[in-house]
Amino acid sequence: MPELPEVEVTRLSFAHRIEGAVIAHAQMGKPLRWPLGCQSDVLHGQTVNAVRRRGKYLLIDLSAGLLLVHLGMSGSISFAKDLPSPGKHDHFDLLTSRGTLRLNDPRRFGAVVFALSEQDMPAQKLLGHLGIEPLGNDFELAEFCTRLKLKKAAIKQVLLAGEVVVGVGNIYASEALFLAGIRPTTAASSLSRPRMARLHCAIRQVLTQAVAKGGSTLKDFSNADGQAGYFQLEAMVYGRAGLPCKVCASPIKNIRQGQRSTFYCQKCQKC
DNA sequence: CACGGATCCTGATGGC
DNA sequence: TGCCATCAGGATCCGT
Repeated sequence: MPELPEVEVTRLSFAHRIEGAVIAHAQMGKPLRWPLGCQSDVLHGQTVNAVRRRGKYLLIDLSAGLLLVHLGMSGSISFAKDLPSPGKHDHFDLLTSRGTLRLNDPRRFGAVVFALSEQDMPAQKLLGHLGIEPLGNDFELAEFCTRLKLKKAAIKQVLLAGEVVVGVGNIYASEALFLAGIRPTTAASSLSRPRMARLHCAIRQVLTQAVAKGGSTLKDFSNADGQAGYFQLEAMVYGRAGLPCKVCASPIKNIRQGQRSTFYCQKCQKC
């Protein structure tokens, strides 16, 4: 999936164009991860007020409720006036006065869910446990450290879980840990304060850069205009198993943590 | 109750 | 060419 940067780039690419649009209706394809949770006539006539992001969720504010959109592992969104009729992997179309918002998601781990408000179910169920926004003002070092101290699992898995900080996925977790010089297997709670501070900084840095570059780390990512991601921001460690570290030339290691691959440099990331 | 593992689904890739 | 195994950006649920 798109990690936070790709979701944010997607949001930026269509938010301003869809705001103010009036919804005609929604068309569903194959079932996604969760059901929409409302009848199509609930959406009819509603106005799109804004498009926000929380973690990897897009929140589409409507005049009476909101849509929570998640891209899962393989989802992407397009928004255009004239889209061709839905293809094999187009599973949600929102037809509006300004154009059609379409979710294409081959693996269908993504979802579109309606809720009456952010405090209501099912929004609360999806958003309630989420950690701090890494690019917002609330991402303070003290709070980050306090939360890490409570987690005894490996730091890589703590980052992925999203209960401390949201938006860091499998690629950027490896990248941030490399930048911070931290071994992915180290227990989160055992990190010293200075190392937590380096990680705090690294997370912000890696995500900010990725957003600025257009979410370029993803192979097949494209924003809502259909512009492809272009691998501008090259990974330091992700996907580079066996290749020389760009800093010290020692071969990059690839291990598995919780069924996900992790990449690190054993020399640059000693503990 | 915090953690590890299985799980949802489709497509791409590589070995034989 | 086909067949099979493995892997892929996520996050929930279930058992220990």
